[in-house]
Order: sequence, then structure tokens, then C-alpha cells
Amino acid sequence: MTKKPISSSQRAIQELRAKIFSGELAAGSDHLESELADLLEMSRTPVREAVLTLEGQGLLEMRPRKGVRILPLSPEDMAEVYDVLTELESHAAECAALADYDDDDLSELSRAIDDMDAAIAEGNLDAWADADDRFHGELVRLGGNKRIQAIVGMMSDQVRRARMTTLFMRPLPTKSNEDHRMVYQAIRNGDAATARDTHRQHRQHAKAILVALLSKHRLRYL
Amino acid sequence: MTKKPISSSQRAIQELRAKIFSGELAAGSDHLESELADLLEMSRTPVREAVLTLEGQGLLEMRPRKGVRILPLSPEDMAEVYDVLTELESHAAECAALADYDDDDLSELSRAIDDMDAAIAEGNLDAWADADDRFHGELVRLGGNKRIQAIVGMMSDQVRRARMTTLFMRPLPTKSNEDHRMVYQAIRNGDAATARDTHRQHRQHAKAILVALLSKHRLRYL
DNA sequence: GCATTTATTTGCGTATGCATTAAGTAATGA
DNA sequence: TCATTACTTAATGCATACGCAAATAAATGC
Repeated sequence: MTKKPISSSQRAIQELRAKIFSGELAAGSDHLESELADLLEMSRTPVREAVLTLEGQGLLEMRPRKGVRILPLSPEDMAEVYDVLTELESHAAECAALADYDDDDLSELSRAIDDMDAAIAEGNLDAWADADDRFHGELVRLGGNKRIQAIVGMMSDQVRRARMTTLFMRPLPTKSNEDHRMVYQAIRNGDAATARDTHRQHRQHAKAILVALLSKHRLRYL
Repeated sequence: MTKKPISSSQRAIQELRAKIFSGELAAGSDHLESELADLLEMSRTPVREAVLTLEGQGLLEMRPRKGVRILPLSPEDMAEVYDVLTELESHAAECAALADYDDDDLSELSRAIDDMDAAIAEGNLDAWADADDRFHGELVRLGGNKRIQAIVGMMSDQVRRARMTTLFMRPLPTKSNEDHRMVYQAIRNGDAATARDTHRQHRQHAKAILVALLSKHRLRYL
């Protein structure tokens, strides 16, 4: 009925991603192509294709004869990722502010902010993280630059991975949503400079917190 | 003797890139996998792997049953590319200024600027383009963010492609090198704000020129 | 003559097997 | 004991083959 036959390559990409995010394939671990093929119950060919794609997205690395390495996330890596996000997202915020969107266009953004409030109120970290992702995704979408969307999408994957290991360590980000509302208002008002600068500060603050958490986490586990 | 056997996949990546840049594989054209395999005198497997990689780099697109499409470069695409470059490179310039580099560290950057001057003096467009690439590459390297280097590398490929079709149409960029020198000086002086803002303006100016040229070019050929 | 269905071709996705080559190991010599 | 080298092993890179699905051509009915 609603079954759509998905290609093995695509399935390999999806499942490998999921297993990396879930930690089933741990950061820093090595895996033979044949091992992954067994795991996914398919031949090496589609696995290799998926691995090639994921390598391009910075999730893993092919090391001939050494296996496929799931890339670890050092605090330094995360600092780099956040710097890219800071630059590209704040540019997106600026563009969005210049685009003269109306309330309807911004409804998704608004909803994400409300959802974050709700999630914070009930202390639901997962729901908060999900809404936060939606906010940032929608912001970049409104910016209108497809390449920025693609790049930010990849980098956000890395953030998600890092968040997975640190979410339980952090306080509820109650203040964070004030920033989101300010960015929203600036976009709504067409105030590009404020949108840009506010979002930049927001991201830099987030960077500092996450890098500190990751460093602490690393101290405990290495 | 000094011959190093290169893998077919890697060769496929290199040769396909070269053929795309040279225009032998024209922007917008479609090609069957088997056709490319014949062209490179190898089997479909390494070609597919190369195509996967190049797809991730935004040079082409796989469209099942339609063949591999070499992505065309619209003025809109180029505007997007330049916006990414503007944001990430000016961040790199800022970081470089903060890094307290000495003359020795900046020698490569300096050399590139001198080479551009020389190229302009003798009206050698190819040499100028080459030195310009080196300047931007070195700038980003000095910024120290590996991910930014990778992203900028990909986007620069797109710029190179566009430049190929428009280089003959443009005036010698005599003024451009003043910007380069200003950025250099700002980095040398540790003046992060100036480095950043100067480079931003430089890139935005370049964007305007190239987009205009591409639009004109498109009018002539479409 | 046009539309719809059927047949045919063609390109792609995947599996499989083999050749290559590098990592690891053992052995020999200093 | 250490270094050098030959050998073993095993993972990868690549070619090839096959089946399926989509696109195109042909054919039949209206």
C-alpha cells in the first residue's frame, strides 16, 4: 500500500546515520565495510556508496585497510562547527529580516519558539532539542540560500551528536529562548542588523557552553 | 620509478573535475555512467564512486535514468556561493588577525599579493587568477578552521568554473589588490574588525561584478 | 488519427568474485 | 636486542554480471 521501495544505498545512509547518532556506532570506533554490510544485511556495494556520502558530510572517514572510522567529536571540532554555524546562520537571519516576511511566513518559526517554552516549562529536554532544531532549520530556510541550508544541515548533525552526549549534563536553557524571540522580532521588523547581531551572540554563547561541557565530558571519559 | 599508482576512483575524481572545469563536460550537459566510464577507460564502479563524491561537492547531480548532470551555474547560484564565501572568509580574516602572526607566517599571503601585482602589470589574467586563488586559500588557512577551509575550497571551485566563462569579459582587477593589501595589513596589525570588514566588502564587490557578468553572459548564450 | 496498451530497450542498483596492496608477523642477520 | 626483509593474511578497489524498473517504441483498439 503505502510501502515505497527504498534503494539499499539510501537505506544504508539512513541507518548508518541513525546508528551514529544513537551511539550504536560509537564515535572513534572502526568498522570494516564487510562488517557494516553484515549489520545492514546487504552487500558491500551500497554500503560503500553510503560511506562515501557520509564521508562527504563529515560523519566518518574511510581509512584504507583500517576500516571506516566514525569521527570523534573533540571540543576543538565543535568550536569549528559552531563558528561556521554562527557565521552562516546570522547571515541567514540578516537575509530573512531583509525579506519582508509577514506573520504567516514566520508562523513556523514562532511555533518553534512556543514549543521550546512549553518544553522548558515541563522540563522535557528532548522536546526542547527538537524544537530548537526546528527553529534553527526554519531560520536558515527563511534566509533563502540553499547552500547555506545544506551546510548548516550538515553542521547541525554534528551538534546533534554532541548534544546527545551532553544533554543530560546541562541546565535547562531558559534564557536561550529570549534570544530566539529577539531574533524573531528583529526579522519581523525588518531590522537586519539586530537580527544578525543577536543571533551571532546567541550562537557564540551556545558554543561556549557546549565546548565547556564537552571538555568536561572528555575529562571524565578519557 | 617516481610513479605512484593512483586508484581509479581518485583518478576519476581528478579527471572528471578537470573536464568539468575545462568545459569538456559542459555545464548543464547529461552523461550516462557508462559513457563516463568509457571516456575514462575504466569500469562503472569507480566512476560511480567519483560521481558520488563530486555530487557531495556540488559539481554534478545524479538523476536516475537521466544520467549524470553537470550542474549549470546560474547567476543566482553564484550569488549564493559568494555569500557563503563572504561570511566564512571574513571570519577567517578576523581569526587570522587575532592569531598574532608574524611576517614569516604571512609570507605566503604577501607573495600572492605581489604576484597579483606582477600579473596585472603584464596583463596576465591566468596568472592573476592563480595568485588570487592562492591569496584566498592562504587567508582561510591562516584562519585555522578546517571545516571552513573545506567549505571554502568547494565554493571556490564553483567560482573558478564561473570565472572560466567570464574571465575574458572582465577588466583587469587593478583595484582589487588594494583590498588585499588592506586585509594583509589589518591581519599583520592584529586589527580583527578591519580585517573582517575589509574582506567582507571585497567579496561583496566581487560578487556584484561576477553576478553581473554571468547575467550578461547568459543573455548572450541562452 | 489519437489514445492506450504492450513490447522492447536501456540504464541503474546491487551482488559477487578476483586481484591488488598494505598491515602485521615471523624469520634471519648483524 | 634491534633492524631489515620476506611472507602471510585479509581488506579494499575494481570489474563484471544480472535483474528490475523506467523510458521509449510499436501496435492495437477506438
